[in-house]
Amino acid sequence: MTFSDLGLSPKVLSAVTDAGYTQPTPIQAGAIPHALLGKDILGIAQTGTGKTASFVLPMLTRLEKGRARARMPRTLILEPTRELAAQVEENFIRYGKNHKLNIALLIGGVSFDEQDKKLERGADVLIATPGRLLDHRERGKLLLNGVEILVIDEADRMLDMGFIPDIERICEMIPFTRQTLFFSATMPPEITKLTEKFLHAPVRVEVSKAASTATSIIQRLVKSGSKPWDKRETLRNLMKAEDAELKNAIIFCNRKVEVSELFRSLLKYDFDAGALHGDMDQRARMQMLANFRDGKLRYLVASDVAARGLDIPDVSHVFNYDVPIHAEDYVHRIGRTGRAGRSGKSFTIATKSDTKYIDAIERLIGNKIEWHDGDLSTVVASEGEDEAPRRGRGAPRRAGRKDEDRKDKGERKPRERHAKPSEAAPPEAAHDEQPVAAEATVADIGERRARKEAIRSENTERKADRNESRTPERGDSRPQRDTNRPARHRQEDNDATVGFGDDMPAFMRIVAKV
DNA sequence: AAAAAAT
Repeated sequence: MTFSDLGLSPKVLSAVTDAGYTQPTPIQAGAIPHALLGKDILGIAQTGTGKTASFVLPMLTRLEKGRARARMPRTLILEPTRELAAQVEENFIRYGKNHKLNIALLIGGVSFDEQDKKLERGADVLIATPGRLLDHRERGKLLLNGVEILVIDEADRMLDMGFIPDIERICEMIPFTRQTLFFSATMPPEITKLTEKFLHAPVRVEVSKAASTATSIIQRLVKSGSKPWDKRETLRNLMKAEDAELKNAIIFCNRKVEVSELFRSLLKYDFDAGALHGDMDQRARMQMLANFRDGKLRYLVASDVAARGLDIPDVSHVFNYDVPIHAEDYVHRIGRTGRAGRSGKSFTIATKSDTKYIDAIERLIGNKIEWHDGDLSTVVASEGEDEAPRRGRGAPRRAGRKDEDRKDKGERKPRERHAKPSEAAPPEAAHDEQPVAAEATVADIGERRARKEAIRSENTERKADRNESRTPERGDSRPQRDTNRPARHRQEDNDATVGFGDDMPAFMRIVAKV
């Protein structure tokens, strides 16, 4: 079976060939012919099975007839996360290079202006996360009654994220004469109900992930003390021990704060790391992901935003800094490695309080996970003797290392609870404690800082932008200058606070949060 | 004990 057997148009086929593909994956072979005939599809497939192309390619072929009208997109693809949406857009660009298609990506965290323009121009392909899509609609910028093809991707994940009511609302806005392509990795009852309501005589295409995948991942549990500094030390030792084999790695944490803390800590220890979680500025998220994909970053510290769906080929290692609370997340996380038949390694750092979660994971995967270096009964209680302190300046104090870590834990966290996220944990504070590092790393950190600065200023610009373009549309008759002034004031407050001058305390400055 | 998503 080759792609040319599936009934795709010559334009699509040539783009597929140029991308270097000749053989469709099972989900592609199963779904594409039916999708081309206009049938509804129920695709049960995980990521890494070629699912995205299984709807992108037939959609491109079908879009060759007809043209989009202003504010009336012809197709709509719903994705649970911003990164996934962006990834689907890349697919449309890659395989649609022989088409003249208007593609619009509607996701949160970025300005409305550009999205509005694309809608106005008429979008053939609209890719969106539910929140921003509904936002556009409520502002009257978007009519959904011209949608011919609707794709709901990663439905089970949308369920986990509480998007189902939004999805139902959106489905009801689209004429029932549409074609619906529906994808989910699992079929819990709520999802089945949804398919019964919104799919018409769907063709069911089910693909199990290649059995080799599970067995090609070497899984280990690693015992650790439970204090954050214990876990960080365990992780660092593990990373060093794996260094020779390790090409790149994703390090998963359960919480966003932990992602930030661990990221900063790894930078201090000269690891070439980036961070990714949902509270980060959207630009920074995209940038981190791109850098990791391009091999400019070797380690990516991430929340579960990166656990599913993201197409990051060739990850050699997955580290679970925390044992995931939900067993399925473990499967998704370690599934980031050992893809496409390659081998991968996963290490899960476990503390005494994690045993019940480990039990649940082992029950789910139907296997015991081996301990890397002895199980938890061999963990020594860890109050005093840590490694040598690594302070950049000042006399090394007794238990300096621990002190520094306490700071992470005891000082920053409470502040974050009370302060706005953007004010929490200014990078300056972390950088103050930088040990004297190798040149490359210092330069790297400088670059990062510069980028944060850029992100920050872009944000303020974008805010001002939005005020300018949106206010008149709301029918607000006040002169534009008035609406801009408060924004400008705020900006001045941030940059050069009256009364503090150059001595403004770091915590009062607004910085891009990582 | 979490994360994600509209502001």
